[in-house]
Amino acid sequence: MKHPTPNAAPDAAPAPDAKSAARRPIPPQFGMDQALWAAWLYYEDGLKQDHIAEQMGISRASVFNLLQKARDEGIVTIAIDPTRIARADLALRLSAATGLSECFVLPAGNSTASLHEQIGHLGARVLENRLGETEVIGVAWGRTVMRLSQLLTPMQRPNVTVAQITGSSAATFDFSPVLCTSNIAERLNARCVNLHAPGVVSTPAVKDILMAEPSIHQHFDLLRQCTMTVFGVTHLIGPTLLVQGGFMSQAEMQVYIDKGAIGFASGHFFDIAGNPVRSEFDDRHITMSHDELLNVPRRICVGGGLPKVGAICGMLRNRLANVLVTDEATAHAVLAEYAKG
Amino acid sequence: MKHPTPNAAPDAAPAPDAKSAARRPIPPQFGMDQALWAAWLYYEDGLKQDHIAEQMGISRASVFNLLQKARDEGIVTIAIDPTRIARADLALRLSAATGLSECFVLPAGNSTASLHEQIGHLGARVLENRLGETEVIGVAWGRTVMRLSQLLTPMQRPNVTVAQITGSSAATFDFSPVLCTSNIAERLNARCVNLHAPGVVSTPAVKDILMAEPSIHQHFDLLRQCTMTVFGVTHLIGPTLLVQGGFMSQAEMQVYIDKGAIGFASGHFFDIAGNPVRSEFDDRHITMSHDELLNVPRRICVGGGLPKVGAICGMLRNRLANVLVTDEATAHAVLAEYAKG
DNA sequence: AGTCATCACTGGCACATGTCAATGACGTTT
DNA sequence: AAACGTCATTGACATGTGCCAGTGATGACT
Repeated sequence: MKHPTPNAAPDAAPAPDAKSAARRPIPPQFGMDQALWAAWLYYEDGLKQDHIAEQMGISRASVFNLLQKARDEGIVTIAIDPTRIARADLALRLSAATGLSECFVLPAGNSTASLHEQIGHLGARVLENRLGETEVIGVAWGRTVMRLSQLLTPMQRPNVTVAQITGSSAATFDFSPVLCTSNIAERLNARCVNLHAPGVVSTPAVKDILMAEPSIHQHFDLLRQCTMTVFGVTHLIGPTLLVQGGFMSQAEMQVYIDKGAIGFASGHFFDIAGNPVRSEFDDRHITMSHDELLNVPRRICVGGGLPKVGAICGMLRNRLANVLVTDEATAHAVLAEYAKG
Repeated sequence: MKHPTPNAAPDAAPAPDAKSAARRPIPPQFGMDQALWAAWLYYEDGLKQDHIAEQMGISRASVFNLLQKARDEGIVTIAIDPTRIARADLALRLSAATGLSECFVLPAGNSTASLHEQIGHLGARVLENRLGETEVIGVAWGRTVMRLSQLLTPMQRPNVTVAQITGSSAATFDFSPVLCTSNIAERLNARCVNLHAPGVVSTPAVKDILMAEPSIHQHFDLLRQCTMTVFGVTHLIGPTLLVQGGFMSQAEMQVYIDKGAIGFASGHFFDIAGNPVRSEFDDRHITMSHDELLNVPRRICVGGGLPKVGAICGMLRNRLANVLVTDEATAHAVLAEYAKG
């Protein structure tokens, strides 16, 4: 009889309601969200939920719900300064050895969550922290990137553009380029620009035709303005997702492997020494070019797991990333690999 | 026998310590601050303090202490998105009426804290949120600015410069220009540039000489690069702090009042219509010029209280501020004043 | 060497918070 | 118009947190 929004019209407003004692002595009509008010009183004024409930004329449980809503919606942000994590000496040593400009290493907690989950989590924090008012973010795809997108704190970034780096795969991943991109844009309340083209086409000629298409061409113009890219990294050993997911055939993959490729990231293959590995597949793959990628100032790679160590080393030597988010075990292994040669 | 830092050398390391059950199964040696680790597990992984204590091999109370340290030191930041507060319709209407680019209105809680305290608090949040990696912040002085400086969250901003807008007053305020400036710089871990000159000198000639002095000249060159200014606002009615604090004499003040001045902010007087009010005092006052101030992109004024309403209106019309942080009652009053004429 | 001050850590209690099933209002369907 | 589903809200209970005084270790001073 008091709560259902401040439109107190229905119940005779001036009615000297029985136990009205402390009932909304200040019917706030705050013009602002109740959750915001509660959050302010709780987090900034340090009041207890009891007091807030009393002041707002609602139950304490409702205050709790409002606070939770405030956290969920990003009205209140609880953030750990990721630069502190980078400072951890492991990260520092890794940066020094590889030439990364920044490196974030996940503490080796006993967390039960999957590695993708955990690295995506840390990656989300890093992305948020590195995010300016105005950005153009190029997004590739992958399981970790997908988790990252889901773990971003909702925020208002109307001047940020999130663009898809690579064509939409025909395959049905649950972490497709389209999903990764739109998820991130949604969380940031940013402009979402999908690439309305297949990821791989049948002949180079088709690629040429598509690339000449104004709408596609325009998209790649946008990509050249990227201020950051976000992507995962894949190794090629065993039954990889690239083949399993239907992104490419085993035969196509084998060509790269035969040429010495060890990994794949943001649309390009490379060997363990960091040299690009190319094949005719590249001429049919619709994605941002290698040179263009290297022109992006901040290139964030999220990924870890021991099988990926070789791929990560190759990618780092290839310079595709200058920011790496990974886990402790992988960081150690990469460091060892670099020490080796 | 376990806690005093991880240099576990003293107690025979391999000793099969009696109740060693869960004793630091992972003596982390994290290379990183324990507080950081605890904060990560608590705020990001959502573990309970009990679990964390177990994992880290310390008592729960210590975990609590670590978390508090993490909050105190700014490792963990809990922030309310101030843009939401700006969105509150009162703030919106005020922005629309006055031409402010942003406006933040303090919720009218029943807080017992002083108005300076509360507005300083909100101002601190606004400043933090608007702070880029690289800034030059010009700081004036006042009680509210002082509170703001004390309520800033500690953070690392090595590329920020905090510069004093106005000469150091001979008077002994507990909120002098020097203190306001150095406090803010300290909190931000930014470069602090004080103005080593008196605020008011005896004759215009002395001012001219000082202004020609290389070190002073250089300071004003720096001030011209300000990306934001932070200041309070004073009314001139009754025994004002300007006179009481010994900043200027009652006679000097009276000249301004006789000319119609109603307020004073960031070193300049103005009337209720927003016209600058000048006197010979200005020629002896060592401070950033009015024109230079108006060239600063973001000009944040913190202040409220009904006696200041006239002064705030004048200041807004004078354009000295384009961002205002105030309380609800004052906001209403200012809005009413604008509606009037 | 002995004494004292300081500091970090902890046990345990009082209190604050998180959770959940029950409640009642409202809108929708038959 | 009655029956139903949905949703926000709540009271009461189970946990988790905040705090303080007590303890032992360390280092400084006499």
